[in-house]
Amino acid sequence: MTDRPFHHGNLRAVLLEEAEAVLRQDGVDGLSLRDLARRAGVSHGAPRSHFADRQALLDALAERGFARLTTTVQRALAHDEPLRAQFDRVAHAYVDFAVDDAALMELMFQAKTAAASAAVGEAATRLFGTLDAAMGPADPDDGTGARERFTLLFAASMQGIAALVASGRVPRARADALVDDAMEAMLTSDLGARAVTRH
Amino acid sequence: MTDRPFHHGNLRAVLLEEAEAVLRQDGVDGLSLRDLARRAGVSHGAPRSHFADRQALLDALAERGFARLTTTVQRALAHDEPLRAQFDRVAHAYVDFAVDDAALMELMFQAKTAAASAAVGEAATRLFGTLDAAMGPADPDDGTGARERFTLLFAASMQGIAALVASGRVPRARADALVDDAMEAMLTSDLGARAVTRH
DNA sequence: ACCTGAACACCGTTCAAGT
DNA sequence: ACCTGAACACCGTTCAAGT
Repeated sequence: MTDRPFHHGNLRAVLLEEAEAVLRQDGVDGLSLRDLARRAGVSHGAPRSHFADRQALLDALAERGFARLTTTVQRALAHDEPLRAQFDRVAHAYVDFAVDDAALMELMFQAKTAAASAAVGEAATRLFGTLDAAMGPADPDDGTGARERFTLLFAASMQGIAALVASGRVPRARADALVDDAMEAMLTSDLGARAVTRH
Repeated sequence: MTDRPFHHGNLRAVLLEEAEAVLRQDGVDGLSLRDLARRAGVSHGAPRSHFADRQALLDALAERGFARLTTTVQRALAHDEPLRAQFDRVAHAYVDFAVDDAALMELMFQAKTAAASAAVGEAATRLFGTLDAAMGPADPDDGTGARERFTLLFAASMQGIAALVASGRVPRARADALVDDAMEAMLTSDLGARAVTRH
């Protein structure tokens, strides 16, 4: 009791870590500032020094989520493999992330969060940029925006598969096959051929 | 004040309608049983007679959402058009629904809701069944489950596009083109050719 | 069967005060 | 700069009581 210093020194980081654990277990509804303060052993007003309100904490969680997903995707791209294998790897990593951290993923792609925080928006942009880079250098002669359209299509497909699986509407066992079907359709399409310049 | 009958007579329906309006304006977080009771002019305990708890109301909203989306899709299919035009129509209707009622859509595809209510699950199954029927009679000789896989791919694509647009990560103006790209890729794929038997 | 109203525990947020 | 603790308004849920 008395040996705890007045200044926690680490409170912000501890709150975020505890919040991520709670998020995984009980979802966003289970997330309470007062409960987090209790877990960290500080008074209920203490979090206010690090997060203006509950939404600010949620924004910070979403931002960290985008950062973590981005490094996950980057790691998946770091393997020296044929292009198709890399796409598959990225797609599966993306879906796994979304299923394992479903509540966090919801937070990341909520209209409310998107509108509120610029930092979250930038973190999201970095993720999409990473996906874009996976396709190799852009073809400057293409006037149809094939590259950008393909990135969106890729992101949308994974997002949709992740949503259906995370929500339980599609069994997790079918996720991998669904990802493969989506990759096959996208990569063999005209748009895919025009967008992907790396071979 | 005194001319209001003791039995509201219509309370359940009124609560649901008010809830849908609040959902559209303020999202799930703005939804409070006490506030709904106030809007309906009843005491704060009254909703309990119709919904066991807050989650039960949310489940009922999700169920109604699936029902409404199903009829929307059915209406889109009722036009006498070439197959491709029908698919486009369904896809755009689906995405429009998801964008206009983003908060409701989140409710419909939340892990929590899916686990909780069987009625919601059945409503979701009816929606997927409607999508399936749009493809014409299934080919009994196909042993790869192409039909079911295509339905999932179709649903996942629309779900993903809707999620990206509703969250604001993709501007709404790009939604239509994105839907077209997705339709084109899916329908021209091998899987699409095997799954769709109606011509 | 449906609704009222008091009661309880919990929460987010504010703010003066402490270190 | 960071944290405490009281205060306030709000909420979900429970439940005895009324009609």
